[in-house]
This record gives sequence, structure tokens and C-alpha cells, in this order.
Amino acid sequence: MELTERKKKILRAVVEEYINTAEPVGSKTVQQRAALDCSPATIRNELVALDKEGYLEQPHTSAGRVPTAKGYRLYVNELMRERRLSADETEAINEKLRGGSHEKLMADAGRMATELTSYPALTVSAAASPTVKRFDLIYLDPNSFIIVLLLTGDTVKNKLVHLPFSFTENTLKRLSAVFNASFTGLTENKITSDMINSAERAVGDTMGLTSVIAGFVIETLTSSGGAGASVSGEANLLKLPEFQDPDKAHRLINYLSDPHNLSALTGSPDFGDVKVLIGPENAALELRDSSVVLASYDAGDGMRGLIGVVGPTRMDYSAVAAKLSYIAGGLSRLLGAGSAPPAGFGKLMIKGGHDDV
Amino acid sequence: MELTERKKKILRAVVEEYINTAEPVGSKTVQQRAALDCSPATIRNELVALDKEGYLEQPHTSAGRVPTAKGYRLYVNELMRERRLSADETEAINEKLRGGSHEKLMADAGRMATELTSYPALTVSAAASPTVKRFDLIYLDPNSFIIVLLLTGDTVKNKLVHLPFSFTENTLKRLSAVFNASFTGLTENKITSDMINSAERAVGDTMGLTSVIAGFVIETLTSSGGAGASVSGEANLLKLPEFQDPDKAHRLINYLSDPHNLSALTGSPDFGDVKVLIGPENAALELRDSSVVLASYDAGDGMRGLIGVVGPTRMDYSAVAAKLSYIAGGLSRLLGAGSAPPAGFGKLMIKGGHDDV
DNA sequence: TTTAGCACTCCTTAACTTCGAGTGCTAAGC
DNA sequence: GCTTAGCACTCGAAGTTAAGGAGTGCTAAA
Repeated sequence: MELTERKKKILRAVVEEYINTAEPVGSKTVQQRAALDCSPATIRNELVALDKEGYLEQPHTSAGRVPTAKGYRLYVNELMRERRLSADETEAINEKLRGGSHEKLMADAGRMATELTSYPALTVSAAASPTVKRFDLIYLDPNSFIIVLLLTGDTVKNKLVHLPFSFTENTLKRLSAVFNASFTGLTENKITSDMINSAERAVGDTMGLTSVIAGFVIETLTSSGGAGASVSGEANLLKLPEFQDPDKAHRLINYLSDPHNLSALTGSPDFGDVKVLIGPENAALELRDSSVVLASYDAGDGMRGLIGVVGPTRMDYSAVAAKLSYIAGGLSRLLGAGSAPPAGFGKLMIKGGHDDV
Repeated sequence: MELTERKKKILRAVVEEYINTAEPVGSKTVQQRAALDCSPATIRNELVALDKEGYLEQPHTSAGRVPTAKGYRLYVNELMRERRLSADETEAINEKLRGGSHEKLMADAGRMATELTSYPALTVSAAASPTVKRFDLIYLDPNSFIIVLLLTGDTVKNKLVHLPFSFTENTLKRLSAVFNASFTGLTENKITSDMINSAERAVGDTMGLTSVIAGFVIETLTSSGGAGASVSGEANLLKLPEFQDPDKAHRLINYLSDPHNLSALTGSPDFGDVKVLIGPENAALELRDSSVVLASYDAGDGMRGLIGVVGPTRMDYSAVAAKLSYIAGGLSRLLGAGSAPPAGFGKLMIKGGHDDV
């Protein structure tokens, strides 16, 4: 059942006032805020109706109204006015978000999001199913070499290997050729032990070099496929009235500090533009009375990521969504595949990172 | 002026009781705890003396006693009984701490420290002055290549570079040779623009390839020299009675979340075994009513690092120091040049802060 | 020097009060 | 039928007072 225009106006007023003050909103305040041509008494009647329909609730009899998750949902879907960023804000974001490795960019973006929204920010990035594009072995001495893997998404991974037995540079060259020929373009689950065995025979490796290298390849593909996730600005929660209870804050911060939990948020498959999860809409128990706003970006080459913030359900969704969307847009632009050619010299388009594994 | 035996016993009892309960300690409790052959009245007289000498204080008249920073300092320096780890504890640490990259090990060690002490753990690692040991360029296509640097400390760094102009594999080979010849073994401040220019001439590079690469080398040496720092388990503070005030907790967590602040802790140059900084002994204002316990490890090749925890001044210094010392010993063992077994491993030696206050 | 005795201090907790914002309801007005 | 003024009522927030108790400092005697 569709709400009347007036009810919508009232609901909007309640939500917006509550977002600002964190105090239950009374009929008189609504009247002023919504600039309605009717008395507080009339508004009280409407409030009762909105209450019955589940959009609002009272902390206790004879207190003002507070939006429910359903109320926020309607607000976000229909009532919210689009918030555009000010020139200052976009400029600040552009300023902070220039180049660097994928990791650095994500960290900067997270800090930026925290700074702009004053909520904890989280970033998650995941290659859908990474594969090796290019494979190299760098010979150092008879017992050591470096493995360098170029993955889809232009991520570079490396590992320094010391072995208790010796080998020749030539062996490494052959191994490198074999791996480039047979292990590129494969996702982790496509690599079988048969393949490793046949590679071993192809180079005549009797010492297990092949399996050391294959092990690293598999490990890298697995861990890169798993998302890289991090949080920043958790401490900001403590300033919010809804987290004055240290226990409550502890539970949430603790939950956020486990990257595993963050990756779970990617579970939601629809990488749309901005996604808002309000209170109980969150799968995780720990997030049930908080809200999460997520914006996704596309780094090209199968790499996708999320940047988001976690805050109380009482959140300025409009402003937060606008900011995150803008940041995510910047990330897509900076990381995305369709990268425009660099402007001039010294302004290089540089991808990849300093990953040491 | 040296304290009498009895006063020391009393001080120890107060400190240890307060560590356990977080409540001011009364004369009667001291009597029981210290198993002294005198009445509470006698102990009260002694408490007054310890109070006057600055080892104890009262939150208010007619409350029990609480140790001052000076009291804790004496306790840590002289009164504390060495705590040895249980087999379970050492086993748990050995279990968690096996291999992996330096970063992974540090992260594991931090988590371990948080888990064992239930305080936030911090890790800081720094290469004294890293240099490049080996230099490689991997040709990908006419516009892209990967730079791979092997640094002292066996850290490998890489970067994928896309350029708006093209070059040949041969050019890269020559560049690689030149860099290996003239840029290895140099600390960041030894690299001059003259050197870069002459390298440029040597390969006949007119496009600025050389300066791109040199830029990365310098950037890498600079950022690796700067310490890598991180914290984990900040949320644990919120469970402590001294951080029930969200504002206080906020200030500290915020302070810890800036890696720059953590690196500052390395400032203290004496990498001894274990270092305890009690309350006002800390330089940072934000740490003035907390304590920090730091253990250092040596990863060989000029790499050194710290692992520590931050907690209330009311901290079980003995247990914390033992645990950190053991973890740091493990790190030295796993990361160290493999050569000498870390001296005094498992043995507890505490170097203190200043004797003022 | 030690200790029993005792008055005193001051925090903690709980019960009770006041205050006021905001409600729901009723009845009158448009 | 919708709106609105009026009014009694509810209930938390904030302040006040009172009781309880842990622990002290002091004094005087052993």
C-alpha cells in the first residue's frame, strides 16, 4: 500500500531530523521541519499510522518517533534527495587519490572514506578468478632464485626461494619455459598434479624444484582469489552516541578486524553502483543494528573491489552514498582497464604493486 | 634511599593485587596477600610512608592505595618475580609462528601477542639502511616491463610499468646491466642525479626510461628504510575498566592507528631485550597513562624490529614481558640470518626507562 | 615499634523526587 | 470526515537525599 504524499513528507522529516540529532522526533519538530500546513495533533495521527505500518517506532510510550529499518529502507529507496558533492569535496578526493599501487590506492581510498564520512571504512578487492599471465624465474646463486608471477589484473607477485640443494641457471630457464607454456591462463582449480608431474618430467627435475614452484603458483592464485580486505578508522565509532556502550563497540570493532568477515560482504553478488544494507538486512549478527554502505569499482581484467563504510542505522545515507560512489568512480578510473594513455611524460600510468610475498 | 624488606613486600603485594582487581588495595588485603606477621594497623603506617615517598597514592582520602608510575617502576626493576611460560604457551607460540614472508610473520606475531596478553599489539620493523643486492627487468611487451629489486634483508620488491612509448628487450637488458653494475650496494642517499645521468648516457636512453627506473629504486629504498608498522587487537582495550570512557579509548586507538606514531616508538635507540615504558615515561601524550612493553628482534642483514603491546599501567608486566620476549626470540630465530642462535633466548632481561618521576 | 580501638571520610548504591517533553484521547470546529 | 485545541497521563532524565561500608588516620596502651 502506497503512502500518501503527506505521510512521506512526515517520514522524511522524521528520518532526517533523527539522522541529525540522534534523538526521538516529536510531532512539533516534524511540523516545523516538514513545513506542513497542519497542527501537531494532525501529525500525531499520521505518526500513529506510520507506527502501525511499521515505518516508525517509539523507544517507549510518550517519547518521540524513531525510524525502523523499514522506515530507513523506504527513505533510501524513495524519499532521499540526491546529494551532490561540493567542489571542495570532489577536489579533496581527486587530490588524495592519485596513482600508486593497487594496495596503496585502496588504503588511500579507505582513509579518504573515513575522513569524509567519519565512519569506519572498509575495502575489499578480489580478482574473480586470477590466472598467471606471465611467469619468470630469476637466478641468484646455485641455491636461490626469485619467482615472479604476473597475474591478471596486472598484479605482480614474487617470492625468494632458498633451497638446500643446488641447481643451474639453465634448469631454471627450462622450468620457466615449461611453466609459461603450460601454467598460464589457468585458474587455481585447473592445475592438477598430473600437470605438475609432466612438467617435472619435461625438465628432468628430480629434486622437487617443480613442485616448489607449482606450490607457490597455486598458493598465490588461491590467496589472490580470496579477497584482500582491510578496515580503517574503527575508532570513529566510539564518538557516536549509539556506541557509547564499550561492549557494543567492542563487538563491532572486533567483527570488523577479521578480514574474513569483510570478505563475506562481497558475498552479495550484485556489483551495482551503491548498495545500502540497513540494520537487520545484514546477514551478520554483529551488523544487525548497524548499516553498511558499499560502492563497487572495476579495476579491469576481472579485478573488482568494494569500498564501504559501517555506521549506525542513523546515517546520512544520501551523503555517504554520494561520497563513496565518487571515490569508487575514481578508483575505477585509476585502476580500470580502459585506461586512457598517460597525459605526458612523468605522468606515467603505472599499475601493479610492490607485493613481496 | 633503599626501602626496607617489609616495605618492598608491601609494595609488591599492592601492585600485584591491584593488577588483578583494578581496585584500590587496603591494608587488610595487603596483610593477607603478603602473608606478613603484623597487623593491618602496622601496614597502614607503612602505607603512609610509601605514599609519602611517592610509590603509592590514594584516589581519595579513605580509599585503598594504588601504585604510582614510580611504584610500578620499582616493581618492574626489582620486585617482580620472573614469569616462565608454561609448556602450553610456548607450544602455542611455536605452533603459530612458522615461516612465511616477513610481513606474514609479523602479522602472525602481532596476533599472537594480542591473543596471549589480550592487549593491543604493535609491530614495527625497519631496515637500518637497505640497499639493492640485485636488479632485474622483465620485458613484457614494447610498452611494459616489470622491475624486480632484491634488497638487503632478502626482501623482494617489484613494480609493473606501462609507458606511453616503446622500447626493445635489448634496451632493457643493457639498462639492467648498467643498474646492476652501478646501483647495487648503495643506500638511498648515495644515489646522485649525476649517476643517473651517466647511466642514461651509457645506454643511450633518450626517452627517460632510466629515470623512471631510478625513481622506483629511490622510492623503494626510502620507503623500505622507513619502518613498516601495524597494530592489531585495538578493540581489546574496550574490555578494560580503565577504558570504559569511550573518549579515552578513542584517543588511544586513534593514536595507535597512525603508523607514524608507532614508528616513533622505535626512536628509543637501545634495542635491548625487553623494554617497559610506564605511564608518564612515554614521550607521547596519548600514552601517558598507559604502559608499553616492547621486545626487539633481529632479522639479520640490518633488519630489526619491535613487537610490543599497549595496555593500562596496571598490567602484568612479568607475564607480558615473558611472552613478548619469547615471541621476539622466535622471530629472531625464524628471520635471523640463520647464523647465530639468538643470545639469551628465553631469558628475561628488562631494561627500563628513566629513573625520574 | 606494634597494635587495638574508634571516630571520621567519602564513595557507592538505591530510593525518591521533580521536571518536562511528548503522547493519546476526546470533543468541538471546519 | 478530516482537523485541531485542550488536557490528563506516561515515562525517562536529572537531581537529591539517605543508608551502607570499606578504609583511613589518630590516639593511647602494650
